[in-house]
Amino acid sequence: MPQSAGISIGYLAERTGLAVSAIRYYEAQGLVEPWRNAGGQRRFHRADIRRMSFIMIAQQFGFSLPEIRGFLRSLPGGRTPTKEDWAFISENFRSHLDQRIETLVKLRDNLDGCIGCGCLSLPNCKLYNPEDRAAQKGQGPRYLMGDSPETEIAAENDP
Amino acid sequence: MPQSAGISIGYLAERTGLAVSAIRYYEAQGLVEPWRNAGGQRRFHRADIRRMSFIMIAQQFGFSLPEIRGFLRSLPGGRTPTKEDWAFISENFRSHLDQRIETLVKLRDNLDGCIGCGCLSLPNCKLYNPEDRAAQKGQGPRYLMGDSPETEIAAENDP
DNA sequence: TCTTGAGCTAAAGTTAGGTTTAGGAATTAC
DNA sequence: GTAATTCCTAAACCTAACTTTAGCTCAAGA
Repeated sequence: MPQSAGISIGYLAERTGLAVSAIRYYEAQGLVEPWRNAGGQRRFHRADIRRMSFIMIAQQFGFSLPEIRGFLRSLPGGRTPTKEDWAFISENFRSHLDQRIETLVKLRDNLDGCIGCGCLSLPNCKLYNPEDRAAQKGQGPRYLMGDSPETEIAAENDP
Repeated sequence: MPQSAGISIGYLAERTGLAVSAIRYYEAQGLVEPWRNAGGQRRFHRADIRRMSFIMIAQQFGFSLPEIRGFLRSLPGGRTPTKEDWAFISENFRSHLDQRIETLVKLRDNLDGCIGCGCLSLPNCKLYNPEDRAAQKGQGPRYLMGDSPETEIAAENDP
């Protein structure tokens, strides 16, 4: 168990439960920046244990590695992050998180009003063309539940 | 625009906004089962427009194709799904969905008590070893925020 | 009819997020 | 001092969810 002069990748892996290969991958993705010792081996700050943990937690919330890299950019490069640094990053993280949950809840509520009730009255369906898909490669609106507004539901019942 | 005898893959693609290749892929994954016309081309039921839409919506909620296939299994094979069929499948879908949202909200609340407050008092952190990771390949508990319960935070402040 | 767009298959390529393998070099343990 | 770990890089491989490509056939319209 190394003390000063940084910790090894194996120890970091052991402490976080991550695979060594995953940590190297995170380095390649710019999520952590170890230095090298005389023999060329990676050395990490103890604070990177927390950093790795943050990555794992953010992933559970469904954030991509580039997004997480964005969050981590607000951490100081030169020194060990303080309480305040983490509080700041957490606030940022939390607001993205709230947004994500809100989107899911909104979608769920729309589902209730649409196929949730079994009515299948698509002209009023709120689920067609939701925000997410709206931003896609200029293909015009997508009528998600299968009907453009002017099409009547009856058409769907031919064999 | 074909009328009886089923619709073509191109028309289905146009109506749903999906790529033709995606629909073929869904067929390969068992999410839809078109028949073939005399010339060997795929023919879909009009009801498959709705089926495709359901797939797209479920994907927005983060369900995988195998999971979605599971939902769709409860739809009748031989006939056009009715109002009741969709209501049934939606209920099933909705309960999975609620569960997913609940998990996210729980995680968020834990985040508030952990890094959210900036206190970094990890011995009390509820985010270490959350349910999701607990089920992983028998590696023992993972202390997500970087500290096993008996380790004091001070250790992390060496350069 | 004939041409052109739509469809077909099989295989390869793509992105994300990694893991595995091969062949060495550095560290650690005894 | 030597043997066992650990670590190194580069490249290949993996899954999910598709897209692209190549070469060919089918179908629809002027």
